[in-house]
Amino acid sequence: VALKHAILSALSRGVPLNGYALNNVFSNETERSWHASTSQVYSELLKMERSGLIQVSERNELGHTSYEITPEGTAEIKHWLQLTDPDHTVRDDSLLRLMTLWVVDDVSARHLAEAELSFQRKRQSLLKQKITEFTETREDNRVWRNRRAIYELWLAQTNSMVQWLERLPEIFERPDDDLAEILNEARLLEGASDFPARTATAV
Amino acid sequence: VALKHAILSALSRGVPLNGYALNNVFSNETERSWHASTSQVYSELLKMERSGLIQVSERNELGHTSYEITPEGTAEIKHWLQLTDPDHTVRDDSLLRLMTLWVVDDVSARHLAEAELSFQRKRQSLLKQKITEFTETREDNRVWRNRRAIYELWLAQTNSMVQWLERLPEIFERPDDDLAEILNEARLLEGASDFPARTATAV
DNA sequence: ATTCCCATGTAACATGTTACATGATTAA
DNA sequence: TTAATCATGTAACATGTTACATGGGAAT
Repeated sequence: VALKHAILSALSRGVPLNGYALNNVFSNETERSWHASTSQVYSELLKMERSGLIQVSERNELGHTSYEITPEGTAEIKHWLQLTDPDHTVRDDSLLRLMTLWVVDDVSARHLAEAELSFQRKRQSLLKQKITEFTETREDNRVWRNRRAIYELWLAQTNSMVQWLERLPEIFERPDDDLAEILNEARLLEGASDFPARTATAV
Repeated sequence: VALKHAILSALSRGVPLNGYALNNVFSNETERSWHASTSQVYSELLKMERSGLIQVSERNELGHTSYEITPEGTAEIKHWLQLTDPDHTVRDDSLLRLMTLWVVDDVSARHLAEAELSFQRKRQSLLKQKITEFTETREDNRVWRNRRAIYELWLAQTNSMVQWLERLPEIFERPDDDLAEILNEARLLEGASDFPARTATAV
């Protein structure tokens, strides 16, 4: 619904970015919020400049152009956040595949699940690394805290995806036995936390 | 990349469906794999019929039309699963919003996070209900097992989203203290499972 | 009578992808 | 000198949204 808002979000941190840098943001595997293709970013930037949401902050002889957000852009992003409803619709190709695994035989299904598992494990380690790097800088402003929190969310979600994929063959192939039991246990565990509890040292 | 495959996936269960029923699948909040708008479904169905992936299984005087998958459709979905790579790109409006919360003041950010939290809690209870219903039928074939597993995944992901959102104000507002400590604790917890361990009764 | 759910579409528009084209700079 | 990375675009095409239009059947 809005590459526009993804770009404004990236530029609102205050650092001017060019199309190439923005493309890196939108094609990064660990960045799980917005994807866009290269050409779309450049044309969207031109459109946004014309409508006054962003402006050129620097342009060299080669046409390399950095953009920064304008007051209109800042107003637009606040308007979007505060006065429009989130769009919770999803198009998730890998999830659709996992839902459809039963149409192929067990061997194939297992291969496909393993391929997905290795992808998710790769993401898991990229995220861990990113969080470590992030923690080391310790800038501690609102932008930094927000991003650190988002990485924690992504990692938690990836962790549970990995766990699920590891258990998938078992769920799929188990003859006919204690399915109800398993589900009851799952319900009992739902109170367990992925995140650390508040420490006692807090004011 | 493919409403086509989402439709084939739904029809491959063997039960003929009409456009309206498919629209329910693609607009359901608990269904977290594919969204499509009403009109898109109808035009895609016409296109798919012309290309031979599906065929009309029943049509009444009012034009109400059910479709079923053809052998070509079954071949196509297997080809898609086994011979094309998953597309892991994402466009997630609510995640983008959560990444951008810092641009508004604390009070606003808290309101927005609470709105998202109540949405996720609603989904959480819908999913729990769905899983209970599903468990009660106990059909126990491949389709049923696959779907039950997917609902478990969705629930686990929703649970971790809820936990994260509950902790968000704390993460956001904590003065400047033990952030590194918190992250270390989080790393220690990563072995904890969202899913029940294999029971000892297994063969 | 009226409202809600069932059910299907068209047309104009907005958004996103793919293939192609270009060229500078940096490191091996 | 060759490959990788930085950097920007255009044009044709595919996909998806919004507003609009229509009408049957069931329940209040």
